[in-house]
Amino acid sequence: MPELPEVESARQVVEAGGLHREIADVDDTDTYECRPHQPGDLRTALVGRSLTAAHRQGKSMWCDTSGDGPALGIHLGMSGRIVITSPEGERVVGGDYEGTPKVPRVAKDEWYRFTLTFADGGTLRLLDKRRLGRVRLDPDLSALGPDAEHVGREEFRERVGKGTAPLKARLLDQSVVAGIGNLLADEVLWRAKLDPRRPAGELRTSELDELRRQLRAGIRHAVKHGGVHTGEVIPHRASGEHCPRCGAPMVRATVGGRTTWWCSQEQGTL
DNA sequence: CCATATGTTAAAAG
DNA sequence: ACTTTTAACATATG
Repeated sequence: MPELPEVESARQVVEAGGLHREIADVDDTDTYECRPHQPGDLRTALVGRSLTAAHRQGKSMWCDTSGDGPALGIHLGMSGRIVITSPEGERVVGGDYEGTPKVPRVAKDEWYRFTLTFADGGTLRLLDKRRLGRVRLDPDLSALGPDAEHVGREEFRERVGKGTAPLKARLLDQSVVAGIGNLLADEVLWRAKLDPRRPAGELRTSELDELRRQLRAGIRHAVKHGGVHTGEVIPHRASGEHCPRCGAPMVRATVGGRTTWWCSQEQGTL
């Protein structure tokens, strides 16, 4: 689930409750989640330090550490959430799946893939049911494009409006613009009334500007209301559903390698 | 058993 | 050489 809005939520949770607490122990024994590190690598690097700041670019987040230590990179993958507990055991969850009824309220212990135990007795854990998330030291973010929430108009035009790949594939490419996932892409394309299948390079400048406008609006809405699931068209990504604006049938196909839904009338310009 | 899933990326194809 | 597409990754669920 985690796309830019959820990762921002997770980042805020870490910023509010995970900083300046001494790290007393680290469980980095999940060798897939912590790839390519070996068990003990993260523990050795982090014990005795504390997190001092939480950053995000696109769907990647990382924390600075005290004493000039390495950055702690966290990627939530397809199902990651951050769970922080206070010394008294109170839980705060970041990047939660608002509106997804399938996620059980109580997680199984084995879904916790990485744990920082603080000297005060609390913890910061990565809860990742599908195990495609990642924790690593000094993550390489050089391949990421500018953050989707802050990319400028000129840069957006140049990066998104080129190539023969479908517009949606272009939006999902994290090296073009970072932070857009499958649901947010559908939401934003619907808001901008653009056909996801159109070759990105064929868009007019006015269409790219409107797309960026709706991208920012869609992100703001999702951050404010609790995740990409709160988007207007998201509940209508299902067979038999209709466009909440015009009532025309929603249609489905694979675009950019991902299941894609769009309004057959307003976005059917191909 | 089959299909699907909010992400990334290496490999293959063009 | 560069861009685009596909498959694989690990796991859960309907």
